[in-house]
This record gives sequence, structure tokens and C-alpha cells, in this order.
Amino acid sequence: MSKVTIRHVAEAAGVAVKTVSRVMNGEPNVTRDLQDRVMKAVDALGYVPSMAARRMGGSRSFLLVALNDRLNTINNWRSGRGNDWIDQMLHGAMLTCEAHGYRMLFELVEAGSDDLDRKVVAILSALQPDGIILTPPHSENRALVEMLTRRQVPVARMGVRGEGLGFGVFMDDRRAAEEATRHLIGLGHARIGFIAGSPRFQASRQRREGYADALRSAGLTVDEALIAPGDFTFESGVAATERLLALPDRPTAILASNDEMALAALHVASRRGIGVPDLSLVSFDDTPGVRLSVPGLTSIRQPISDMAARAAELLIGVSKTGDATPSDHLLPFGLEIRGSTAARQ
Amino acid sequence: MSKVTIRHVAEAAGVAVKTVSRVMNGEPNVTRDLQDRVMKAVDALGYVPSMAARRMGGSRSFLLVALNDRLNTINNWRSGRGNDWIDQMLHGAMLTCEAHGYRMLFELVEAGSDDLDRKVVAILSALQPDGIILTPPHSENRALVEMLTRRQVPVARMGVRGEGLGFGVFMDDRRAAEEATRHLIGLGHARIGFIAGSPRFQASRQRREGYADALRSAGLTVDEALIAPGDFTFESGVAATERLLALPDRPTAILASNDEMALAALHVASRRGIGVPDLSLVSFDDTPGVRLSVPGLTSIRQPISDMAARAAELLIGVSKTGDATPSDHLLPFGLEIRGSTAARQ
DNA sequence: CCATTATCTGACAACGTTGTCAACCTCGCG
DNA sequence: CGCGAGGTTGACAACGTTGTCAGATAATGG
Repeated sequence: MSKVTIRHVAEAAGVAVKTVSRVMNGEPNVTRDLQDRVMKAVDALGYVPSMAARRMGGSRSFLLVALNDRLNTINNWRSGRGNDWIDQMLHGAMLTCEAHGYRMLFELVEAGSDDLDRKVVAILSALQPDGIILTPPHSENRALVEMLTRRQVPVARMGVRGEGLGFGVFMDDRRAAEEATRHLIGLGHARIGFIAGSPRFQASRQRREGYADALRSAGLTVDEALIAPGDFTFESGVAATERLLALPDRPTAILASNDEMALAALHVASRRGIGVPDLSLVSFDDTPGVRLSVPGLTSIRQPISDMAARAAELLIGVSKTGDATPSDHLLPFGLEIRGSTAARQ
Repeated sequence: MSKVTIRHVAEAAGVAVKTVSRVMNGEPNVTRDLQDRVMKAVDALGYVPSMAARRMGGSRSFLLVALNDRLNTINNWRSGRGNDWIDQMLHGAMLTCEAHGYRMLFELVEAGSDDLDRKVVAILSALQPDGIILTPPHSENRALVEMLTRRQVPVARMGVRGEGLGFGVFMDDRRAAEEATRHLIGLGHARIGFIAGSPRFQASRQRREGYADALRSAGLTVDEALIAPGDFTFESGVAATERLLALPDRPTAILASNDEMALAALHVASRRGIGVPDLSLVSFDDTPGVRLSVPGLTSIRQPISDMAARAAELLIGVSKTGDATPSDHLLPFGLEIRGSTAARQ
């Protein structure tokens, strides 16, 4: 009924405590016979090792930490917009951790904070995780990654190339934007507006490049007037769309750098009596909102849960093998075609 | 650079290890003088106590577990619908935990599983949390709650009354449905359709009652033909809506038992060329999708993050004071009025 | 058949913290 | 002035596991 420890199992199986430990951790050099006896006792008693004690005794903690930007995350929550990114991370990382007997803990730290290092170190000291998953913009913070590497904490960086510093797990934003734009060109669109994202994110800049790539390789000119700045917020999407639709020769299609701004475009168009897909619309991120909107938005799907799963896998691998050689992992994106894109009239 | 332990702090401050411990835990009977010396050393060294060691030595783990239904959660993820419930839980519980120096870990267990108890006990053994937050349907599982209580694990139950067994943190679904219905009646609607939820959930049954309450108190008759069964899925929402709209004297408004089914109603209406709010629509849950749909849906907002925050608070309170006297906590819901409801033409 | 090695098993310390208890100090009171 | 009560501090064991190392046993080769 009460707590059952490794000692109880050892006693029941008539072996040393250390032998039980060996069996539980799949270590070699245990005869089949003893293994069976131990496993039988484990099942009978319902023994499960205590994470805390494992951490204390051994060198592993069976814990990963996912570090997210505090401000951004909380703003998403407060706005009622929800936080699809975190949800997807949970999806991928949690299931992967579960499969390996690990756990994942979310932590929020403000990216701009001047004592960022201190806060991160506090988390490391308290939890002593076997690895840490960085999401943007933390994943782009080279100084942070260097600090973690110095402290021998395995790092997986989401959404960016690792470039020899930790693991990089990312998709090709440039090619994704290119493919989205090509989709529109294929539908006969020639004047395609682009709503940019905040340029401080690598991904934003790449998306813009990809947009230009597609135009150029189709022999179209890149008209700067068709590129409107945005910062990923709904409001900035509204402003950008109004600007684009006010052009004398207005675009017949718009590519937005994220869902939020694309939905803003949808609202603005609807308010102006412009139907979608009379104005074709493509977005980035494929969050739940754009599948449920009317019409559903054609969108680039980021493989967030796959990236998180891979990140967790890599870190768990380090914890098991001790090999933390940096590597980069490009994951495929998807273009989900829905009702918001159609042939130009 | 390296790990700094309580011993280092004790040495630096010239006090006993136990004194540092006392200061860190805000225990009484430490002179101001020593307190300051210790805190100075703590700051200088950047000391943060190790969770694992705290758990080992003491009786608290500074850890809460949130138990969710595995199947439901994973289905939501797989379907690409996202998991607003979990996201909101994170929002409320994580911030509360953070404020108290606690952490929260999500765990998934299949509600229907025949060795549910075993799985839950395994989680308890591994993590030894200071409390556990149950979400539906786990929170409605009386046997489970009883087992946990027997094992002295403080329990907070989301979405249901505690009724003397653990903490109950919930909203009044019946009154919420009543208010939503009254809103429609106030707009002049008399024939109001209702899309029910799966009756195995307490909340579903209560919502239906509330719907009937409002009709009756307005002097309207409850027409069974206007009540269509559903099971919270989009598909069931489609079927239910088609059934309601096929009625000879079709409803001018529909109240759906969740967002998913309401969005289905929106789709069906749009397909049939019926505009919303010509057909007025109200939903339950107020997930991000219904704010972004066109038009935005009037919806009952469940205070999920507030409930989660309260649940965490209660459990942390138990861990601090030792008092686990059961109590119930009714939290207010909100009726978010958007473009999907309008006066009857 | 012995010497040597490889395989297997167990005893024991260590991890970093808190609970317990005893010692000491300082008051206030008789 | 002595004594008890209460406040303050510290020494030490304990928590449940794994790392280390030494001892026992089995396999291998001469």
C-alpha cells in the first residue's frame, strides 16, 4: 500500500539493491535468471523508481526542459488567442519523452531580460535537466547557447540551424515561402502581396527571400510596394492589408507571414466587400484558427510537433550515449491547400 | 561555474547548513543578522536549491501533476484541432506554480484503461507530487479520487463539484446555458435549436437543463424536435445542424454544446446559403477558433485557466499548511457576444 | 588441471536537502 | 540570583537511487 522502494524489491527477489537497479536500467551483466526474478518482484510490488532519487544518486535526471519566451507566451494567452506553438511542442515532445521514460517541463523566461543567464542558470540548478529545448527567440540567442554548452547542458534549438552549436531542428522557411508563392503563381496570380513578419526573426527574413525567389524564377518583378511590413500581430496584419488593398493596381493574392496576419487580411477583405478567394490568401503556420475560418486558409504547415519530437529524441540520445556531437535536422513542411486560394478571375 | 550547493552557501556565510535551509524555506527562528548573511551568500553564489534533493530530504516535492485523458488529448492533437483545454490549463497553473516556486508536469492516462489505477500509481511513485489536478473525465471518476485520497494525495478536480472528495473547481454549466439561451430569447428568438453534447459528461446534461430552464421561464415550450444529439465532434455537429435545418418550422437560432459543433453549424448554414446571424448561433467553450471565424461566434467562456490557477493554488496551500479539508469553488463564466447573434428578422 | 580472464553480483559511499533533536543562549519571573 | 520557558543554532541521520570497486563465479586457454 505504502511506498515501495528498490530495497523492497531487492528483498522480495532475494538480490542486492544494485542488481535491481541494473535490471531497471537495462544494464548488461545480469543473468536471465536474476533478471526474471527481479522483474517478477517489480511487477508484484508495482515498483517504479523515484525520479528524485535517480537524480540524486546517478548522473541523469530523466528530465528535459523546454524554454519559451515568457512575454510572447503570456501575451498569446492573455489575448485569448491561445498558444498553438506550445501545444504542438507538448504534442511532440511529451509523447517522445513518455516513450523513453523521460518527462518534460515547460519554463518561461523573458527573452529580452538582462539577467537572462541568471534566470536560466537558476532553472538548471533547480531542475538539473538532461537537456534543454530552446524555442525562438531563445534558440537564436547565440550567447545563451554558448553559455549552456560551456555548462555541458545538451541543447536542441528549434526553428534554426544549429551551425555547430547544439542541435538544430528546423524547416526551410525560404523554400516554404517559395512554394506558397509558386502555388499562387500557378493559379494565374501575378500581383501577389506579401505581409512580412518581424525582421528580427531569421524565419521572417527567409520567408521574404523565398517569396522573392518564386517571383523572380517565374519572370515576375519584385515590386516593393507589394511588400508590407508586419510584426505577427493581428493589428499589424490589418494595417498591412489596408495598405495593400489601397494600391491603385491592387494585388489579386496575398501571402502573409503568419496565420494571425492572414486572418486579419480575411477580416479586412470581408469588411471591404472583397470576397476570399476572389482575393486569394495564403498563410504561414497552419494553426487551428485557419482551418476553421470561412473559408479555410491555404497555409504552410510548420512541423512543430515533429521538430519537438526530434529535439527530445536527440537530447535523450545524448543522455543515453553521452555523445553530444552537434548536428542539424531539416524537417519537411507541408502546404495545406484550402478554400482561400483559387484561380485568378 | 560549477554546481553550487547548500554547503557552499553555509560555508560562505559561516553558518550551519541547516540555517541556510531555514532561510531558503522562510522558516521562523532565524535572527535578522544571520538571515542577511545567508541571503548575501545566496545571491553572491547564485544558489538555487535542487528540487530533487529537496524531495529526497524533505516531505515536499514542489511538484504538481495535471492528469489528462490520453485518448482525447492525443485525438485533439492528431486531428490538428489543437488542444485549447491543455493550453489554458498551462496558462493558469503554470503561472500560479511559478509564483510559489512549484512546477507542474502534464501526464496523459487513458481514462477508460482497465489498469488506470496502476498507471496513476506509477506516476505517483515516480514523481511523488504534492498534489494532482484531475481534468474531465478523470475528475468525474469517483473511484480514482477515492484511491488518491486513500493514498493521501491532495486532489483538485476540474469541472465538477468536489462533494466532499477533494477540491472541486468548476463553473455552473446549467446557468451558463440558461444565460446563453436567454440572450437569444432577448433577441426575439422563440424557436431555438439545441445541439446536445455526449450525455456521459455531467456538463452536457447540465447544459441541456439550462437550455430548457430558460425556455420554460420565458413561457416557451421545450420542443424535443429542436434538441439534436451530438458528441462534441464536428461531424456530429454537421448531422445535428442538418437535422435542425430540415425541420418544417426551422429554428431561427441554435445553441451548440461546444465550439466544434457550432463551427459545424456555421459551415452547414453557409453551405445551404443561410447567413449567420440570420440564423443566430451560440457556442460553448470560446476556443480561439470561434473568435477568428467569420462572423465571430457568440460563446460561453469557460474560465479554464482560472480554474487551473485555483486548483494549483489549493494544492500548494495543502502542501504548505497540511490542511486538506475538501471544498468547492464555483468560478464565474462569461458570455462573449460576437457577430453570430442578432435580433430575429 | 591450473592460471588467466571475463562475467556477474553485492557492499558501500555518495548525491543535496530537510527532519529531529540536543545544546546553547537570553529573557522574565519568583 | 536561580530557574524555567522560549528562541536560536547546529550536528547528524535519513531519504532512494546509482557509481565505484572489490569479491565471487564461470569461461577460456595453455
